[in-house]
Amino acid sequence: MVEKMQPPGDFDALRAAILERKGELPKRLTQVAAYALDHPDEIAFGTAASIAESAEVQPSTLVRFAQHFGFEGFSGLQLLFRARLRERTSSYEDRLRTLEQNGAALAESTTIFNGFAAAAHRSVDALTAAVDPDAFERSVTLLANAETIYLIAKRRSYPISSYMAYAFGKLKVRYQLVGTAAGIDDDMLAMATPRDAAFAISFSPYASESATQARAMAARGIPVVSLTDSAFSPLAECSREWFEVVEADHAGFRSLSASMAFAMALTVSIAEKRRRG
Amino acid sequence: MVEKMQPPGDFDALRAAILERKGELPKRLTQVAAYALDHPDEIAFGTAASIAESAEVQPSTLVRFAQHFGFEGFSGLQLLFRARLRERTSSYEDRLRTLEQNGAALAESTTIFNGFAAAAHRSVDALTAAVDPDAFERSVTLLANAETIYLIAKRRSYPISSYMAYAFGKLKVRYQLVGTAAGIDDDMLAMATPRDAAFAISFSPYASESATQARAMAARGIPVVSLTDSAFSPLAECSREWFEVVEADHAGFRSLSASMAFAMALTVSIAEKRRRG
DNA sequence: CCATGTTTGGAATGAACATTCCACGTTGAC
DNA sequence: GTCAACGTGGAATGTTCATTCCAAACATGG
Repeated sequence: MVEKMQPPGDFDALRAAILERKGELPKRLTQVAAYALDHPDEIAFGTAASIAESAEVQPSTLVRFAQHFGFEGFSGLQLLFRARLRERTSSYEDRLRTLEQNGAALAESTTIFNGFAAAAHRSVDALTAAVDPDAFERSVTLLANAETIYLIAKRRSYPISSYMAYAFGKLKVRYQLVGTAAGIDDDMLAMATPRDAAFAISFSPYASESATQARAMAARGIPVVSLTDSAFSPLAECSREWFEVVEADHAGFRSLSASMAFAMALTVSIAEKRRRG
Repeated sequence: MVEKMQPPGDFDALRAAILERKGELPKRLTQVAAYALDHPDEIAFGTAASIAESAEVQPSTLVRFAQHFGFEGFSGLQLLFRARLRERTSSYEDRLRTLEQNGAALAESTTIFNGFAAAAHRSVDALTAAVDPDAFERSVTLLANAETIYLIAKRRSYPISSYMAYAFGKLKVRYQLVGTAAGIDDDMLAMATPRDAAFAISFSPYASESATQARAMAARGIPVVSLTDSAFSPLAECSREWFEVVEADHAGFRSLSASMAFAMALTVSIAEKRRRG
């Protein structure tokens, strides 16, 4: 039986159609539907026979599946899976390589620029892989419940905390930025109570001050959440929750791209949690 | 004639082999080589006949080409082109979607986190597209020739300039960070001479102070390079060079991921240019 | 428990495919 | 100018492929 409905025009439409109708599909077709969405690359490259084998159905089932969604045959459906791969923007390295071989001799500044852009990309990739959603959620809850959030950061980490401070200000979340002027830091921290919380940031080489301050807070029963770049960071041991974000570097210099994204996500999540009560 | 050499193991090896031998290849094979490197996706998906047509050669030439590089036939070579697409990390949206449909109900904080990570990715993508390498190079030269670099930034831009300040300090580049304490800014700027230069950062809504200061510098013959998020920024008109970096946002909040990458590339490029004289 | 419609597995079919083969052209050496 | 070696185009070939078809298994409603 050939369906009269016309086939989805692109992969997203197909995906939507599959999800919408997956309840009313017979057993084997459901099996194909699941396989198709889980292994889109296999569908794109494989032959009906090879796909059928790994999906544990008959080739004819694949054809039937395609026809159920309005295609003339399996090949028509396969085109959508291929188009998806085609349109997917090429990887970073590929693009840079294209630039290089076209431009022949690039200025050094361009090389450096591309390097940092690529490093930023990799950092953000690593970020999503490294951050555990549950730990993140716990941290948000912890900080959202604090009366005042103390932001502890020095040197390389300071731009991050200063941006969080800016955002907290806009979001009407009470905070104290520690690390600005010399001397008064400890006085400010002395006012913190266990109803408050601290967010400490420190990357290697660790500013020992930050670690000392974080430890002092923890000792007084003030929960500490921290962002660092190593499990061996002195911050890790005194923190209720801690996150390891490794920024990819270019020529030894790190941009804070991933850390910034993390910081903003944390900041906004905290504000959102408070708003909802 | 069947070559005895063994075929490249991955796409990069093949690419290298093609580039290495492209000089000694006969006419039609050179044609195929060029087509293959320019349209790798076509090779991955097409059939020998379709590829032959768009490369304007005979299908048999494709087979010969593959054999020249040690493959048994065209199909063997095609496998490498397909593997390349397969291994290419999937796009960000794809991965997030996978996360979503697996995790079913995600905590709101996770959604926010993913949103910022995706936004950071997009921002960095846009960055490479938006920055003109020549303008970047000119800016580097301009700032590298300055005696002192004045960093002008307020509010949301301040974290960027403060990180540049940190890096400049490490790199032994003389700078003045403007925008820290209230009041003394204008006094500091008054000391600048045309042998210096300024780097101004301002995003909408623009801190009018920064624009005023940048204009004042420009009026006194001090070259200004600026980073902003719109061509209509007041900074653009008074700057010798200016860059437009649009940060993708998540729920109205922007992380500074792309700007940070840009800032670090600029900073390191300046230091590098100075080091080389 | 039967009748009817639907789903499924597997063989049959014909089209599309990569590959091979051979005759013709082109190039370069002697 | 002739010959040999190499490169090239296009038809021939045998294989692989998607598709179709049909009978058997399975559900579904009376």
